[in-house]
Amino acid sequence: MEYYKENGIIKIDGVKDFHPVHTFLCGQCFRWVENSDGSFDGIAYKKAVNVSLTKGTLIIKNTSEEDYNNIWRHYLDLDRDYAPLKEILSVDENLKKAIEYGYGIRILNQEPWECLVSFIISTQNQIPRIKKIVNALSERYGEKIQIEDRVYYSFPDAESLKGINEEELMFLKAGYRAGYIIDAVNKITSGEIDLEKIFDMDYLSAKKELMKIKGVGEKVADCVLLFSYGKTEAFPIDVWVGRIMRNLYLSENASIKDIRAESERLFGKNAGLAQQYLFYYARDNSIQDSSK
DNA sequence: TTGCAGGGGTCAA
DNA sequence: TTGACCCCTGCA
Repeated sequence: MEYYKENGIIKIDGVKDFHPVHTFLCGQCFRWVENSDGSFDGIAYKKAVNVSLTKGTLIIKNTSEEDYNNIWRHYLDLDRDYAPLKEILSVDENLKKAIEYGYGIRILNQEPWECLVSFIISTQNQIPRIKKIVNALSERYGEKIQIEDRVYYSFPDAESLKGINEEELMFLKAGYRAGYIIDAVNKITSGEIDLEKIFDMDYLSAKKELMKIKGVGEKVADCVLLFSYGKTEAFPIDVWVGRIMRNLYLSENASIKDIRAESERLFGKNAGLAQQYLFYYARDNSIQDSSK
């Protein structure tokens, strides 16, 4: 997609398959806030930008051409054509409906470290509280960044958290997850796990590597692989996706393993994108357990 | 007001 | 395979 610059603002005309509400509120990220004018402020890669969509034109404020090319273009996944993917994923009426509902979802390419910690925090937790904890961590250890008079904080890298202990994280009120965060800090800063190397690993090896960190099980690992590493075959199975998969394709007592097998069969390499459409659809429409 | 259930799972036995 | 788990929120 071609961009141009107008009054210091990056613009891209004719943007398809992107809607800020779908992309930023579909649960893949925790660092975007909606303003009263419908635009979104977001923080990533130690920068803060303002993103909005007007009449098919994507508008990115508070950035430079350089940052657009080096960061946001990739972060927002703008070089991927979603039309053929949607076509492939329209395997039945259910998927068609879910895709139609969340038509503007794009899978972001987030920083692995932030994504990892955020999803460690997400376990047995709800989104408003996850955001609160991520923000508190950023406020304490990150760097101040601004969009006009709106103040935000970058997510602290692993190095700047080196050596912290559970007591120091008490203020987060993250509960048992504090220990998991510390384990992640230790394994990354010691070099035991190299987050950059995971880019070059195949899906299963990458998953195994991430799961060496305490608090990282299959679901969290899949989220990080999908939302940071571009491993599109990752299919995070949480309660919502479990519910809707059982409702639509399996029986109510299907195991996680059954669901995984079915998702691979139905969606293959694009399972991750299917997961986002299904998750967003299921959550917004409060899909219940079929047993209830 | 107090009490309880449950939350985008994971760990350990 | 199963229960416990920190802490917060929503709801009787």
